[in-house]
Amino acid sequence: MNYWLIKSEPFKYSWSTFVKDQITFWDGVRNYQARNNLREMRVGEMCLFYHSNEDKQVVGIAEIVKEFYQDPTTEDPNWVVVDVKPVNTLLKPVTLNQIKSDPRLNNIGMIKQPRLSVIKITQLEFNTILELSNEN
DNA sequence: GCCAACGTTGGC
DNA sequence: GCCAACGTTGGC
Repeated sequence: MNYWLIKSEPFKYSWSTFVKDQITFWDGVRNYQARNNLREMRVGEMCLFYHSNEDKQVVGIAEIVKEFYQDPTTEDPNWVVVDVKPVNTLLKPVTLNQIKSDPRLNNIGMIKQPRLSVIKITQLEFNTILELSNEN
């Protein structure tokens, strides 16, 4: 079982839009590493949903409901999407600062590779972020 | 196959 | 709005 962190710019596709939609395909990935991560995602695996740019915080939890298939927004067979649905809105969002300042999250992929939009994280990192969300 | 140039992303 | 980091492209 893998855990993931997916990033979106809130003005492009925000958590609240996602909650309204209930289900969406995660498109627009044009990076091979991120694409490879999409291909590894399995139904039932959990993702943290992170708002980049203005927000810079983890705002919710999503679940993979359909494994990768051809990106419907392009003919190029290199690119795939997965279907995700929202599971939970975090009581308190977890900010990038909190993530950076927690020693357990020193090695989280999103800090080492800030530009990657689909990142594999460990169960510990996943749980730690949920814990941070409850603590404040 | 290397590397410079360029584009994109995201934090500040 | 700037800039650093990084990925991609294209010329050699």
